[in-house]
Amino acid sequence: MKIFEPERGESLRMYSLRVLRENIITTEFEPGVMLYEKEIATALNVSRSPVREALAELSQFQLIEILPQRGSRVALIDMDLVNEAVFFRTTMEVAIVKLTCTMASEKDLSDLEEILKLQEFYLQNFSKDKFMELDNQFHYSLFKICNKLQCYNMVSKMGAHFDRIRNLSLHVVKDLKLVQDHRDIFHAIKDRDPKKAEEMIRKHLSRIQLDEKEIRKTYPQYFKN
Amino acid sequence: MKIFEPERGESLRMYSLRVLRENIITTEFEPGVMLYEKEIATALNVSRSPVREALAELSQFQLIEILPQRGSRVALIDMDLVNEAVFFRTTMEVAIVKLTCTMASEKDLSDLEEILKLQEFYLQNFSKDKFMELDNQFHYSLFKICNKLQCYNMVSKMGAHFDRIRNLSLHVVKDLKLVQDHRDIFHAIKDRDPKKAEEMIRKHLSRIQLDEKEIRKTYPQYFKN
DNA sequence: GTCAACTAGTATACTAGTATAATAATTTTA
DNA sequence: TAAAATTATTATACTAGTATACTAGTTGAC
Repeated sequence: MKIFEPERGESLRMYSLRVLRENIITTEFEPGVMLYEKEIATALNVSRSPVREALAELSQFQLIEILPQRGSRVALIDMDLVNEAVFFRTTMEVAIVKLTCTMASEKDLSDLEEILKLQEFYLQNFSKDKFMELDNQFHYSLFKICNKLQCYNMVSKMGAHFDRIRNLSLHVVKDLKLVQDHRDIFHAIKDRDPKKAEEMIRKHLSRIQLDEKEIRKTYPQYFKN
Repeated sequence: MKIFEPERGESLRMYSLRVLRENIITTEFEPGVMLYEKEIATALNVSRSPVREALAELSQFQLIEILPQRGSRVALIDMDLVNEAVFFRTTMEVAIVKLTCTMASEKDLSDLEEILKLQEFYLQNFSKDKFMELDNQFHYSLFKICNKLQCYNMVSKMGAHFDRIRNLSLHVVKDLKLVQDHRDIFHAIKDRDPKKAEEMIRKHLSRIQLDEKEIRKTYPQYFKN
């Protein structure tokens, strides 16, 4: 189990949640293993309640399966659920990017371009963390422009399912392509061209590459069915 | 505060959640009022923890605002959020109903028709509760057919925002129209006609009638902005 | 041998008490 | 007098202990 320090001002509940989620999506906690409140609480040096609450939150999105009075199990990888998460994200982002074409102000456009430029900078400077942060920020901005942040939250939370299997994947998409996609999406929005924007965001999201077959061969016990 | 009995086999956490949600969406708990763990726990004859966990869950979807160390406030009606909920539901249901056109089996179609017939029966027999239950069941079935139940869960949870303001609305849609809409949607699915299905579900969902102006006049203090 | 009833073991679900932090009330100070 | 500092109040955030319920293993009836 990977343990971080609690951040300043962070509640123990949020701290527990952050640690658990991170351990799950990196498969540091292997799919299917049992987790016990007490053990985790001891490891994090907190009491059982914050851990319990964090587990309850994760179970809402089926990352954790709570067996009443018995313990919690890290959910097995359920490809139906992974596909549902992809469907969910695609459906929402397509709708959002179309809306963006009509709702984006000049300021919004220049903010987006700023993110793109920064991303290109960090791409050349091989700062993977910063690059990924900006990637998320680009998508976040699209929802923000349309005033649909609650939708963004849900997309993020469901995303954990494909984030987890993506971390096991062998073939990763070249970052260069992702930035180019963002540029294409940006230009479609700038041109107020919803058809093109939809096409581009679909192309972008279809790069979520999940090497299911290979992963199944190596870790068959990780899968639900 | 309206209090029900806990159902057999229901955890106290779920019980608290059910009671709180019901009181919020019926505006029995008025938008903006403070809620205190202790008071609610006493009223429900449970301890603070199950109530605390229920409040935490409701805060996830912004029905409750938690003020750290000070208490919880029933969220004011936020029309941006209500509109986001409508957008969210429409976006998802349009995508789902299109999928249904290709994915529904003969069995699925006959199950849907069964629901329609029951609904028509209860419409004539003026059983409002049963009617609404079947209304929900119809929409649930569409998600179920496509194997997208997690999406359904999210749509339901966000739906609380418009359910609440709808309960304050004066003009209610005639049930007869809703059943006819369901029939139209059903036929579009049966004909495997996604265009028509989209058109019909949009028409159906656009009936969500929110008399914002009149409600604002009577209860200006209920609104966020 | 099989199945049901019973028992032991264990981890949660819930209860209750304490520490902490946010706010309000009060006092101090300039 | 008004702003700053202090104190009091209060409700949560967290801790820790107990009751409950689930599982597995054993016993016993047939």
